[in-house]
Amino acid sequence: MNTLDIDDTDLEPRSVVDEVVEQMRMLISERGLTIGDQLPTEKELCETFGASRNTVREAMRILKAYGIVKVRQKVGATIVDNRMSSALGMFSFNVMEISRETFSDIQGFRCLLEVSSVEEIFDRITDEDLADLRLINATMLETEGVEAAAEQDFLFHTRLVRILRNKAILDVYGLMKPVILRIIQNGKTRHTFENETYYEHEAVIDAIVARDRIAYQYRMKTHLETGYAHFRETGPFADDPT
Amino acid sequence: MNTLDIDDTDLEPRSVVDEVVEQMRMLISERGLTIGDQLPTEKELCETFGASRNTVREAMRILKAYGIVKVRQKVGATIVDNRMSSALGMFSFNVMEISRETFSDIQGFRCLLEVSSVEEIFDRITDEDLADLRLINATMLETEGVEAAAEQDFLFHTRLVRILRNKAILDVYGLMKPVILRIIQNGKTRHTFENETYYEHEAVIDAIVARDRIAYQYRMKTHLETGYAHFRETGPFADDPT
DNA sequence: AAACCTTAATTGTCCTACAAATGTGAGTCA
DNA sequence: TGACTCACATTTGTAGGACAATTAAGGTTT
Repeated sequence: MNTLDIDDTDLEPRSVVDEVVEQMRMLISERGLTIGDQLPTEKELCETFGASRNTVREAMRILKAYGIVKVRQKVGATIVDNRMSSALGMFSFNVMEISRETFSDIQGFRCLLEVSSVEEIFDRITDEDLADLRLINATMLETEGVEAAAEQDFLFHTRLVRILRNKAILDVYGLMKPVILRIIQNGKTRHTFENETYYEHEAVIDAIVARDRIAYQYRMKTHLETGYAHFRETGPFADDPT
Repeated sequence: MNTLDIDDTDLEPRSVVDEVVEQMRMLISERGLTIGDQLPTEKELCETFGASRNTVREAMRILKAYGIVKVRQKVGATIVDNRMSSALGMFSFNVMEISRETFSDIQGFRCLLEVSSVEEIFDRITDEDLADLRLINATMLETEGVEAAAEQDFLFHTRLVRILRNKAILDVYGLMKPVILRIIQNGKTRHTFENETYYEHEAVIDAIVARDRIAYQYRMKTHLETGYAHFRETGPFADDPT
């Protein structure tokens, strides 16, 4: 099989709606519009782009879904920045779990960020970082419920990535939060967090303290793969009577 | 006015489109639809929800923007999971200026993606990948102008990252394209591309062919830092002491 | 069986019309 | 003057119809 399952989705002919979205993006950029500014009315956009109102409206729906604009009747479209909440919102589609593909992709990404970056982490880590990690891990035990524990678990890994002192990486990690949270929660119970996750985190911290690169990479990789094992057992569509 | 005070907060009356989105969500949940399954046709959805086709289409646009469904003519709407791509895609609307820190952060990120991932790249690379890389690099010489060469340069690195077969990482790399292009282009001339970049790329490919991990990491790291050096010499923040 | 053609179903875009919301300004009154 | 009322105009929200573009499916021919 020569089929690459990655780029088979890239060859779609762009629809008029997509074109309009692109033109709106350029319009925002060219006019230097920023948060609080108004976009032209639908009618004006129709004339500017030579598209029908339906098309313009569908394009505007995309911007709204992205959290780029807020539209009110009579007032029109105002530029906002609710992208973060929109990003979180799209994962509130609880009905559908994360696909296996997405899951393994994200885990691979995390592996790169948290395991392969061992040199940078060891270079930059401070006592304060270590203290924070211990504290966050201890706090996880005191939380109540699976969700709170997962939140704290995510915070642990975020704090670890923060050691890289790289805002771009940290932002991307934050973007992936909804997905990672689901991955973390998948197939776990309070018991899992208290008897497995906690000690795996401690083992990782210990490896850092001992400046043991091999141990760190092994333990972190194992830790991440443990989550994957849970995922495979319960599957992405296990119906959970909550 | 009888309705006053209280909620200046976010208590917006939900539009019919929002209702339809919610109903679609429930429909997916109730029928247990999962990735690969088909949604009803627009016509059926209109009848089911008692809404007009425009309304259903706008709702569908939201799902598409969320990366929940993929729609093709004649075929209809298929459930997918491109939410990560969508979440990242919404940040292509960034109008914010690029700071010096961002540049170095991005370079650090690229270093992690392209240098530290050496094991995964060596594991997965195929002859087709190598042929593509050679072709892209050769094509760079035949382009005209600095911008076209930079585009091809970026394509080379994208193709390299694609070897990881990780959609999340590829999406992130695509997200950084505007910034990376600026980094690549900065302070370079046609001469630079033809006499430095080209040979650096070839050296990287040769290292892969020889399965020489050390050489690969050294050459790639040097290559990335060379670009950054150009940036620091002539870039907008050249004399900025940190 | 394979290649080609026809058909029908579905989405993509455009159009018009009206409803709903709301800022604007003229007009009124204290 | 100042504040209040209210009709009006503008803009977005929804509905419904028409046709184009695409393509899966079935039928026909070689």
